[in-house]
Amino acid sequence: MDKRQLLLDAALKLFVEYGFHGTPTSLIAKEAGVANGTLFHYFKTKDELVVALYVDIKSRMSGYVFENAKGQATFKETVKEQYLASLYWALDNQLQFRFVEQFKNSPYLAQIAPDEIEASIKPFHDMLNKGIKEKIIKPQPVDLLFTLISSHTYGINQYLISGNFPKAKQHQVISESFEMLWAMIT
Amino acid sequence: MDKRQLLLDAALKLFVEYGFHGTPTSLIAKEAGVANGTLFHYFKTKDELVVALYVDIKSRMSGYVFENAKGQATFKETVKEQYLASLYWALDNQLQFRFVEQFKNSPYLAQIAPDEIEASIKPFHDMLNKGIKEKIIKPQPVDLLFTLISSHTYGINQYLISGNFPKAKQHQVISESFEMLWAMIT
DNA sequence: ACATTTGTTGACTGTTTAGTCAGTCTGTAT
DNA sequence: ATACAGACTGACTAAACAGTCAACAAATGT
Repeated sequence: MDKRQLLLDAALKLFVEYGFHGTPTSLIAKEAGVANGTLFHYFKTKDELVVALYVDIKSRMSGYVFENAKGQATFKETVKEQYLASLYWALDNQLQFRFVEQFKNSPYLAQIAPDEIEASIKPFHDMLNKGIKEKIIKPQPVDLLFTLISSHTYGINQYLISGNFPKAKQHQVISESFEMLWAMIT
Repeated sequence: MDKRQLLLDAALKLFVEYGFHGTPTSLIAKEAGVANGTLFHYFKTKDELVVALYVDIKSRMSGYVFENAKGQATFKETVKEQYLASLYWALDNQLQFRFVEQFKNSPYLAQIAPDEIEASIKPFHDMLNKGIKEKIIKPQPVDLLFTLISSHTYGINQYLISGNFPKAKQHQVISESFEMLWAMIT
């Protein structure tokens, strides 16, 4: 068992339940089943743990999305597969999703370097630019389009979580909402 | 000077900068220019202050939106005015907006009674239902539509804040994005 | 004038917290 | 076998914290 991972898992669960500052490091260590000091062996400070958890989750998520969305025939299919992959990932990783949203709306976000953020969204920007050049997507600024797609995805996920639908219904909502999104940006 | 309001103002500023738990009550009192104990005269606990601030901001915001959006001729104009009012309010009250987002994504949200949340969104639900009945809006579940509109609004606001555009450009983005939103839901 | 409530103060307290540290354990290389 | 490094421990500490309280001030009612 990798104790670093145990600590990250425990921190994720507790942060979502109690918030960053509402969760003592001692509780994280206890939940992970390791000694107090072990936490500070892997993470110099509590802040470092919070940021490391964010970075870790982000990389897993984009890994998943790109893994599932590569090799589509048409442009629309590529966009759709990325959209679907994002939502299925969020549904299967609700703790992670909620942590990321909490993090993004907290002062911690300032600890992520702007160019790191930029790098993580660059692939999407490039894809959208391609769509604009091919006259498939509305000629709007790419970061506007990206923001709209992101918040649309976020909204649908909120809806799916709060509604607690069966798998088939979830799939239907996701499919239909993609068509609504597509209608908006093309 | 109303010291309760001074405390709310100070808390808002500091919560956005340092987060809820990252802001000591002593600092809030100092920023407000009142004694430590005065904070606990108006708010029994720190949690109560956080929740009171949220309720206060929410009521100001919906007051503003409804004040500005009443008495429109057509259904589309009513929806549009509400959309515009929300965005202009958010632009003029960025601290409040950021606080609300931080609150909504934090465990504090659980302290707001579900029926209170429901009551606050009821007017919007009713309006959307009307639009569906009149066959103007897509026959989707109202809470799905509401979530989509909310997150769209959130996204546009994020874009406007990060871009730091002149007033004229802001207006243009808001107008154009409403048409995109309208295209999506009709 | 007096009484009573309501607002205000800041020193104080008991508890909680992030982070330290001296030392133990475990694996690996020589 | 021995040496060494890195993982790991949990008791400990110094600081920070939310909330209390006894005393005082201002306003309000009678």
